[in-house]
Amino acid sequence: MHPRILDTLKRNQLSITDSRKKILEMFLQRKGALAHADIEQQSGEEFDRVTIYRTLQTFVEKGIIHTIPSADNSVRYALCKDDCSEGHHHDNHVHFMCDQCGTTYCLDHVTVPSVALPVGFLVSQVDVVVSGTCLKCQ
Amino acid sequence: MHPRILDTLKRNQLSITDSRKKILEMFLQRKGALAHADIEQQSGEEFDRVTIYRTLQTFVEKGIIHTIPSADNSVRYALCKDDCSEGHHHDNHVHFMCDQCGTTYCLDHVTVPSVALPVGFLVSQVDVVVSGTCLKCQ
DNA sequence: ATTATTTTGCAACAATGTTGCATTTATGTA
DNA sequence: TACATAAATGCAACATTGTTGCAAAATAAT
Ligand SMILES: [Mn+2]
Ligand SMILES: [Mn+2]
Ligand SMILES: [Zn+2]
Ligand SMILES: [Zn+2]
Repeated sequence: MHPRILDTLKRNQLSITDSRKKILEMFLQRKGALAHADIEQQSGEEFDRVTIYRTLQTFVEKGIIHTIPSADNSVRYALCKDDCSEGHHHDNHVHFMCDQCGTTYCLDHVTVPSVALPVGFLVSQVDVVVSGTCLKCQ
Repeated sequence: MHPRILDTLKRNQLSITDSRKKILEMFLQRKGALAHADIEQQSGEEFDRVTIYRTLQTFVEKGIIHTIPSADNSVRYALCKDDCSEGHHHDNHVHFMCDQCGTTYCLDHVTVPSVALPVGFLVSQVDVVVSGTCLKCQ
């Protein structure tokens, strides 16, 4: 078991359960983003679908994972950096989705550029999603 | 009926049907973005759900509308500028989603900044979605 | 007007997401 | 460790969203 699992759950005052340990481990191992369907497949019949939905929701609320917007009606989730906290995400990095293999990357070191909006718009968050071909697929 | 409707459909070699005329009119009138659900509601029982799905898909393929990614599992659609063509979108403007009223704006005059990715990533499209509070909601 | 082509509506289905509630599991305390 | 309390899970039932095949209807071409 990945060493950070218990730590992360405790730090967020979440009870230690099989599903939370297993799902969190998936994120820690893969490093890339996961959709609900990925988790359901990988965990086989181990957990109920509903449990996966609730676990993902809890993790998002606690700032353990964040969502990545997409144009294909399938939200993906990825690990947050350690400094995200409950109700306070600040994963202001760029995301990349590969058109070929479908992999979604968190480009932690590419910060989102600042965009100047017309007066009257109050910005609270900027999401940048880049699509194209990833390293492995060329 | 909006003057551009017949023009747009003909230019894209689409047969003139009631659903296409009506749905295109919605986009021309509202100017903002529409989700599938919005169209279904606004058109009442006039068209079958399936027809709306297929019409939106056709319009996207022809470059009449474009999709706007979101993190809430509900893709929105908005009119393309006239210079989009079949399989060749270039709506490289920023989108804004209001947290309060839910309205999605195409900020046609705010172009997406260029992002420098690590070597190995081949960029084909950049989507910038800003969220916050819009003009009307402050 | 007639024919050929395209689009539509319907039905049936698949996938995705939500809620209430009884049961199980985890946690805190004695 | 055993017990009481609190929390999470699984299940069922349901709602919403999206897909596909095909016959009927509408549109376009001749
Ligand atoms: Mn990320
Ligand atoms: Mn737009
Ligand atoms: Zn790839
Ligand atoms: Zn607003």
